[in-house]
Amino acid sequence: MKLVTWNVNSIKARLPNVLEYLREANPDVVMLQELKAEEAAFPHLEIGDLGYNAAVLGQKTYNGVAILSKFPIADVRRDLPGDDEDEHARYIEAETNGIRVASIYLPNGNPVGTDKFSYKLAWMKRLVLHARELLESEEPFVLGGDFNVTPTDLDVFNPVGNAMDAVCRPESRAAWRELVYLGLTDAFRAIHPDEARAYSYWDYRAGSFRKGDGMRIDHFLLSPAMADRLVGCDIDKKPRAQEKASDHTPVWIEIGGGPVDTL
DNA sequence: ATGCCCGGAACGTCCGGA
Repeated sequence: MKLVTWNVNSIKARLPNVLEYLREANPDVVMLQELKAEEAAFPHLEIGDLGYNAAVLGQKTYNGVAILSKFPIADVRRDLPGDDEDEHARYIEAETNGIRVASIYLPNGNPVGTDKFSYKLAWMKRLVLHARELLESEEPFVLGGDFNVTPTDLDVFNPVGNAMDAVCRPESRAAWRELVYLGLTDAFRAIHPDEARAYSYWDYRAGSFRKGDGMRIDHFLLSPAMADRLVGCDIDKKPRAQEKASDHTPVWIEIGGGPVDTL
């Protein structure tokens, strides 16, 4: 089965691009981020017509995440545990086709040194705690989304120039490693250990996409059972080259097999 | 050293993005 994560930067502005991509790539499960819309404005009809069920957590103007699936969606949770005061629509999780999947829009955190950066780090700590719970449940799971972290300098076009960016800060990368060291697999790096200039985001400004100056901040993290089933992962740059593109492009994984009967 | 480009809300121009 094929799973995709894509920060669409407004589902309303991007609907034609999203529908075209779903038709062409035909993924089974899709994690969307930055809907920038309340659920009432989510295009349930158009996306349903393509054969997808949808679980949505919307918010006016900012954030917003969704899970689309060609399989039934069950057991939806619409918050990351650990802070009852947090109103941002950044986390949705559900079960589909025997897998627990989460669509994650991790806080950007800029500028560094403000409460936005501490919010990011606190959010990452909550994610580590929740991932630990998921691991203890032994249910196979996939965390997909815009993590707003470049795991290493290999994942950013200009590490020196971006050293003060919250997506490159050592504190952000340390929190990312804390997550990975729980026993999760960065799907892209498992398949492409040394590939340079492989990015999922390019700034709209300064001709960044034309120059290939981007960052890899959209990721799939896999539980051990899912990592065993990983057969492919890549970044699909085509949607970023379109008119009226999002500044992010889809990342996909291919998962082989199904639940294995060990008896 | 700063802004470049977008989308949203709104109709000024700012905020957020990364």
